[in-house]
Amino acid sequence: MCKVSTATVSRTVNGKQNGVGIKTRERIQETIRKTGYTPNTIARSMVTRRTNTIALIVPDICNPFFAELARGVGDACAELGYHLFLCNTDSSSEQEHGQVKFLHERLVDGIILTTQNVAEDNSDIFEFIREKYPFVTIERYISGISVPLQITIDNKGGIRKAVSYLIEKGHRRIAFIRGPKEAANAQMRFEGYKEGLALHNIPYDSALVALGDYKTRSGYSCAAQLLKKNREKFTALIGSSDLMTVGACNAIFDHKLQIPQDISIVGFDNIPLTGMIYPRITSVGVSINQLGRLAAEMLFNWILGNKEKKHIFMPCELTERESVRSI
Amino acid sequence: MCKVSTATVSRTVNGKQNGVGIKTRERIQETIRKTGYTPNTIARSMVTRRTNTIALIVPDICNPFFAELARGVGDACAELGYHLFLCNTDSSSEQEHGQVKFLHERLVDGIILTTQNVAEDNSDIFEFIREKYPFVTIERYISGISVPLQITIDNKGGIRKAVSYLIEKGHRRIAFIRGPKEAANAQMRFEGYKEGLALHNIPYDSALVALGDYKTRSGYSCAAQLLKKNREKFTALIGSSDLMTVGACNAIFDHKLQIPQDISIVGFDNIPLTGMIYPRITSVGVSINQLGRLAAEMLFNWILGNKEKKHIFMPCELTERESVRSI
DNA sequence: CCCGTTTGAGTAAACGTTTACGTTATAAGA
DNA sequence: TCTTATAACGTAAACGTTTACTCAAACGGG
Repeated sequence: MCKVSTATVSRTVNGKQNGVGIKTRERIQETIRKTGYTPNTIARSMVTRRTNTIALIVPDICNPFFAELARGVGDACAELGYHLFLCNTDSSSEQEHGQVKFLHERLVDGIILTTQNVAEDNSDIFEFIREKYPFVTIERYISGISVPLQITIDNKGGIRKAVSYLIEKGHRRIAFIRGPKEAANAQMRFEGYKEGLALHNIPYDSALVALGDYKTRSGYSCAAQLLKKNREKFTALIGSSDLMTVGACNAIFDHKLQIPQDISIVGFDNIPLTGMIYPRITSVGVSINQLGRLAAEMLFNWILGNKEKKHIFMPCELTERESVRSI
Repeated sequence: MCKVSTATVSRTVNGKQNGVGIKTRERIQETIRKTGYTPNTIARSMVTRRTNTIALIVPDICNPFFAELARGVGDACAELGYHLFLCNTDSSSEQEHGQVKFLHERLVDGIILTTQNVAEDNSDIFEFIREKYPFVTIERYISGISVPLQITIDNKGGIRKAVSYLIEKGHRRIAFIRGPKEAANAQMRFEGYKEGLALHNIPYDSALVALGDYKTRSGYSCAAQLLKKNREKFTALIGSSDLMTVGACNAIFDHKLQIPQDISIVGFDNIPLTGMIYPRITSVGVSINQLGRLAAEMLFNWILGNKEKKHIFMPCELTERESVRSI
C-alpha cells in the first residue's frame, strides 16, 4: 500500500533509527494506523528465535504462596513486554517433566521452576534443560548439578528468628510443625528450629514436633495431636508454613483455647492471608512478590545475554502481628 | 538422516495414518528418538494459523477466587495440550486493552475474560475482539453487545438462597455488605438480598447495608461500621464476597463478639479459604474450579469449529459450615 | 497381460517476518 | 565536475513446518 518493501516496513515497526527516511516512516505509520495492522509475533519469533515468553512452573496456583509469586513474576513480565505461561504440576515429577518438554517445543525463552516437594530432585529435567535454556530455580536443592540461576530462601535463619523472637517474648517451650520429609527446605526449617533452641540453651524435645505436609489440613491434625498429647508442655507453636499455621489455629480454637492468650503462634512464609484472618498471625518470610520479580528479572538478564551464574540467598524478615503474647 | 523428505517426517510426527509406509515410519521414529528431535511449535503455528495457546485475563491472581479459576482453566488446558497465558489487569480497562492487543499479536487461539469491576464495561475491547477471536466472558455484563460465549453466575439466586437459609435458621435482622458500585454483579447480589427479604415479608432497612469493594479490608471496615451504629439491629450478616466476609469476621472478633454465638455469617463465592479459617464460614457460590474448566472447554469447542453461541447460567449452592447458628 | 486404482513418498509453495547485502540517489568535499 | 561517503530503500534468503499436488510403484481384477 505504501509502495515500499516489507523490509522498510519491518524497520519502521521495530523502530530502527537508520535505514528509513522520516517521510516514508511517517507514511508507513499512518497506513499502519489506518489499516490496524499488527505484526505477527509468531512469524517474528520464527526468525529471531525469541518468543518473548517465559513460563512459571508451580505445584498449585491455588496455594497463596505461588499465587503471590506468580503475581510478582507477571508484573515483571508485563513491564518488559513478556508473556507468562502458567503451569501446575501438583508436585508431580512426571507432570513437571512433561510441561518442560512442551515448553521446550514452544521455544519459551526461559523457565522459572519452583519447589516441588519431591524426594529425588535430581531428575532428568535438569539434564534436559541445563544448558539449552535459561532457567531459574526457586527453593530447589539439587544434588550434584549446579544450576546457573538460583534463588533460595534462608529457611534456617528464618525459623531461628522465629524461635528467638518467641524466646524474647518469654516462651521457652515451643512446639514445631515441620514440613514433609520430601521437601529439602522442610528439613532446613526444622534444623533452624533446633539451632534456635540450642542458641538459648533450651533442650530439644521431639515430643513437641509434629510432621505435616505444608498444607492446611495437616496443620490442623498436627496441632490437634500436639494438644492432645502434650498440651501442658508448650506455650507457643511455630508452623513451618503459613497454611499449616492457619490449620493449627483452627485446631487450637476447636480445643477451646485462645490465641495468643493460651498459645502464641508464629508462621512461616508471610503470605498475605496471615494478615487477613483472626487472629492476624505473626509470620516470618521473604517478600514473595519481590521474590517473583527477582526471579523474572534474573531470567531476563540471562536471556538478554548477560550469562553469568548467580545464586541469590534471601534473608527472612519477621512481621509482628497479633498471635504472640509476652509471658 | 533417514533419506526421506521433510513432508514424510511431518506426516509421521503428526500421526497421519496414510501417506507413509510402516517401515519408513518406524525408521523415522527411531531416528527421532535417537536425535532427540522435537518439532518447532512456532514454525508449525506459522502455517497452521493455530498456536494451541489461550489466555486468561484476571484482575489479580492473588485473589483466591481467580487463583482457583486459573487452576480449573489450567487443568483443562493441560488435558488438551494447550498452554495458558496468565494476565493480571488490576481491574484497569487500559491494562486489559493492552493485554488483549498483545495477545492478539501473539495469535492466541482464544481468550477468557473475567469480571473487572469497572463502571463502563462496553469498552472497545469487545469491538476489538468480537468476531476476530473466540473468547468467553465470565461474569461480565455488557450493554449492547452480544458475546458469543458467556458464563454468568446466578448472583441473585445465590444471595436469595443465603437469605432464606438464615431466615430458616430463625434470623430476621440480616445485615448485608454489598460490593462496589462499579461491579454489575454487586448490584445483582444486592437485589438478591432485597428479594430474599421481601420473599419472607421482612422490611428492607438501608441502615443494615454497607458498601464495600469486595476486598478483605473493606469487609472489615464495613462490619466495624455496622457494629458501631446498628449493633442491636442484626443477628446475622451476609458478605457479598468471601474476602469481605473474612474481613468482617475479623471486625466482629475485634468487637469481642463470637461467631456464630453473637452473629451468624454467610459469605459468597465459596472460595476454599472459607473452609480453612476459624470459624469455617458457610458460603454460597459455584464450584470455581468447574467454572474455569467449563470456560476453557467452551473455548476449545469453539476453536475446534463448533461455533454456536452459548450462554451458561450457573446456579449457586450453599455449603453449610460453622458460622451460622439457629435462634 | 493390461489398465485402473490405491498407496508411498517427494516437490515446492506458503506462512509473515528479519536481516545481510546490494543498489541507487543524495550530499559533501576537493 | 568528479570522486567518495552516507543515507534510503529494495532484494532475497532464511526461519521450520504443513499441505496440495505430482509422480512412480505396486497391486488387483478382468
